[in-house]
Amino acid sequence: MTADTANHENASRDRIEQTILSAAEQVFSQHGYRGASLQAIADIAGLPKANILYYMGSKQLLYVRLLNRMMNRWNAVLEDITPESDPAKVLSDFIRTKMMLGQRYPEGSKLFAAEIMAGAPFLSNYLSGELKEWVASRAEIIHQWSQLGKMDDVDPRWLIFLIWSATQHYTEYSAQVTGILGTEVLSETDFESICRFLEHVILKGCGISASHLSSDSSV
Amino acid sequence: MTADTANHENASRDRIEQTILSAAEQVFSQHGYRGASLQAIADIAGLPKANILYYMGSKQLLYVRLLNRMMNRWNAVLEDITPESDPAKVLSDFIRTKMMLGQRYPEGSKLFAAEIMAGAPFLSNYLSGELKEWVASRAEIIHQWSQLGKMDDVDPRWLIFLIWSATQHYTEYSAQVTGILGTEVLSETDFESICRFLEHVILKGCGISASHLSSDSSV
DNA sequence: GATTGTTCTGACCGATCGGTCAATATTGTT
DNA sequence: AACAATATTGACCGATCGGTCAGAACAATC
Repeated sequence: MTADTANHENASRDRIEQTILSAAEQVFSQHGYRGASLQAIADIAGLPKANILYYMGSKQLLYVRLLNRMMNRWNAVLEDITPESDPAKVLSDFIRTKMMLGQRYPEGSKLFAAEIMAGAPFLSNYLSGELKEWVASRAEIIHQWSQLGKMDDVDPRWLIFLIWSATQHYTEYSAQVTGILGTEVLSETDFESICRFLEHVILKGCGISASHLSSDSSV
Repeated sequence: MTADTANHENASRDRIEQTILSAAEQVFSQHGYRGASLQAIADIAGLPKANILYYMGSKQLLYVRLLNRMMNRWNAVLEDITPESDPAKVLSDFIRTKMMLGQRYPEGSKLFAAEIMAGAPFLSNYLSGELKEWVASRAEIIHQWSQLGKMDDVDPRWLIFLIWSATQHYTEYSAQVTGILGTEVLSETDFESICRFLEHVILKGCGISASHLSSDSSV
């Protein structure tokens, strides 16, 4: 095998791997790591079970690969935040981005949630390492906002957790939400209504003036 | 077996059943229905596996029994709410009660969450029946509060979901929260700080005056 | 067309799954 | 003491689990 062989375009392999990853995301997100079976993944992917292992190596490797893929999707969030930023704009972007991520990758979000609920056996280092630093740096800037009088003096960590939880709810509890609303899926109208509600309550609740943003009465 | 034999006090049986239920709650909450094994439950309970089945009948019966037990614990919440109630008091009681329920029954809460994430196979009737009515009746009263000028005209359903999600977060994502905070468990101080933060943001965000409640600046 | 390397998969492995059952031990009643 | 009812559990069942492997099928190079 030459060096060229290693990184040459192999569209077929990529396509199959994506099929497997997609199928695995469905099964893992519904039943967690222990509850998922390679046979179920193979059935959804339309491949023999042995083929899953040929491409992914093992159940565990497949699982951590899914976790990493999901974590990369969250990297861009709240990247360019500074003490000079407008809290209203930053937080409402944060809320909308988080809502959209949940809508775009519902299985990935649930997969992550299941991992945390199981005690984060594969992610404990990430949580107390990278993610802890991520929160600490953002919390520091939010704290500066309050000292500059841009918002109330709330604990930034609780604020971050609030936005996380409030937005994640609509993907992880989608079965409960749709059951209560009496619809199959969340409509575009409901989605927009929820975004406006969360922006209204959280911004106003933190004493942030809505700046230039449209502040309808229909929240 | 006489009628008396059926309902006579059997403390031994009750004690064993509670041991099993408690062990099962741990395992199901961590790994979901599919991922939980009767052997793991038996090991934690300190009983042979066959004994679990003798008392509980089957894995499924044991599971639905746990679900029902958890649902009963939530029955008292927001019972005595009327259009004349004080929104500040009712909502802040709601927040605190919900936070305390999560602290008191962390395994039960996670069990419930896992069931919803799996698509609520055993609870779909409950969600679109009892719970839907529960939300509808409370939403109606909250709506009347807004019409009486007691609060902003927000969608009561989103408000209920917000309080649910924000409070549940600290039990279901406890591994993430403690990982980020760098502590083993949530301290009493943090717990109180979170309650005050949520009361502050949600009440203020909904345009509810804090009435008689203490409104510290240290939120 | 022969050779080589990669892809694919049916058959199989030991371990574990939920559940059954017969045999035994324990308890309650008279 | 004798009997009946209940409690307990090791042994076992077929099914499924994650994973291995030999060999068939396929593609690329010479």
